[in-house]
Amino acid sequence: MSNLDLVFAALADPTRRTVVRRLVADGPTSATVLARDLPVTRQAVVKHLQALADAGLVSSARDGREVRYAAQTAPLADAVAWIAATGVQWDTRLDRLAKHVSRVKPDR
Amino acid sequence: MSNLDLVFAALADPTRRTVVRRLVADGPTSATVLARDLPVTRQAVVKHLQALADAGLVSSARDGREVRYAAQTAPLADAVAWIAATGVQWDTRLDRLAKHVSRVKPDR
DNA sequence: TTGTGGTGCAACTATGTGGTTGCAGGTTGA
DNA sequence: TCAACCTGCAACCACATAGTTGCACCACAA
Repeated sequence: MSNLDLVFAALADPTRRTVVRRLVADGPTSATVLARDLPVTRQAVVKHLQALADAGLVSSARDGREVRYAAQTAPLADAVAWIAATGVQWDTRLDRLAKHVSRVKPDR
Repeated sequence: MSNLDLVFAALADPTRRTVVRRLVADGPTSATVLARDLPVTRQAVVKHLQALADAGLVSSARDGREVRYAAQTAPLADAVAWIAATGVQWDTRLDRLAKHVSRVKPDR
């Protein structure tokens, strides 16, 4: 699976988006603490964090008996880049269409 | 499932991203034609188009015995909006952190 | 009218995913 | 030392998804 696949797939889950937002807002946080405010078990949160880590959206660092997860925003830029490139092509097509129309039916 | 869930999930599949790109580049196209250049059957393409339609990323219109699918880019803006908002919070946090640091350890 | 090509529907399979529970093992502080 | 707490691993379940095949149906053109 390519990285873009993993990034979009990671963002497709509302729990994972919530986790990303919390990590961005609060800074490095452990899975146990994250799970306190979520309607799922710690184990489920760990799995979500693993999916986010696979996508490069979070990194983890051990601190004593805790593991703190931190948001990494770089992959978000890749996602935006794909969308932007698609949008650019879209605009280009509209532009070609506009040119075509103006050629077929020129201003008088 | 919220719309953002569906949009990100739709973009998580490389075949679906390819389809979106082709629809943007070539304009309205039928599932049969799309399937010609893809390594899967027409039925699989139809299912992908259905997923894209559920996310609002494509619309369909019947033309005689064909059904042409067209790209809709509005939901892409929603996706970018979520990412941008997350990024903004990220910057805000860095900003707060910078202020905090400068308060604790002011310039001399 | 009849063949051809496109669409739609249904059934089926295999695999992935989100979630759980249970338990073992390492860290910390009293 | 020992209890409390956090992490890690494994097994298991329910459901969704990506894909297939097979067949019926509709539109068009010779």
